[in-house]
Amino acid sequence: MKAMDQYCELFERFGAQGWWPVHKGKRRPGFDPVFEIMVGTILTQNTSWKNVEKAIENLHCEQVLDVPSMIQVHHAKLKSLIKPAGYYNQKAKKLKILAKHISDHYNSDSKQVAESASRGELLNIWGIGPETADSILLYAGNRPEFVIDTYTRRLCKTHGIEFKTYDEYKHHFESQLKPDYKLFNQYHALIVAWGKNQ
DNA sequence: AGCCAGGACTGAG
DNA sequence: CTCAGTCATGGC
Repeated sequence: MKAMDQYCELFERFGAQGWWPVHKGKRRPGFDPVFEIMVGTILTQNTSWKNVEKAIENLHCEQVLDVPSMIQVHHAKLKSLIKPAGYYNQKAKKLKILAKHISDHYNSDSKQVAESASRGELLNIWGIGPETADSILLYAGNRPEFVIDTYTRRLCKTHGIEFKTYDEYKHHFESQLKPDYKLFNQYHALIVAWGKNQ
């Protein structure tokens, strides 16, 4: 089955999904919408989005959703704020490391990272694997990197398609589609919608 | 009452 | 390099 046909079929069933970037009525001084997306991609690792929303809301209330604040906030406090998202020991560490990287190499300009960092650079940051790297590039940077997750593999399998590595799945989709970040954005979200519907 | 969610790292072998 | 074990909360 051709990828574009599958996309149309999924869109017909589930409609537009409204993933990132969306920020309605959340503007505080110093709020960094691009950094919030990056934070979301880490918090949602193997975790339901509903739990992540609670954690992000906590970070909003304490105004920790920008790079300098993330660096300054006490480690223990950060853990307590993100606790609803689970794995809070690991994830607090990941958020700190990511913020420090953006501070050290991009003068705390998260937008600059999302728009110009290479995939390999992100993969070298502790806590960022292939799916999180692609999610950051696609959803925070509006760059056409196709995101693969467990649902994607499951969906492929139902069509008799199976690969071994993440990059093979990624190539399977990217080789069939024009590099359109809006398309990749919707497609991945639609695959997740399909997965939840199973 | 389990099972699993919008994964990634670590340590064996 | 492959792969089980580990991390942790909340919803269903």
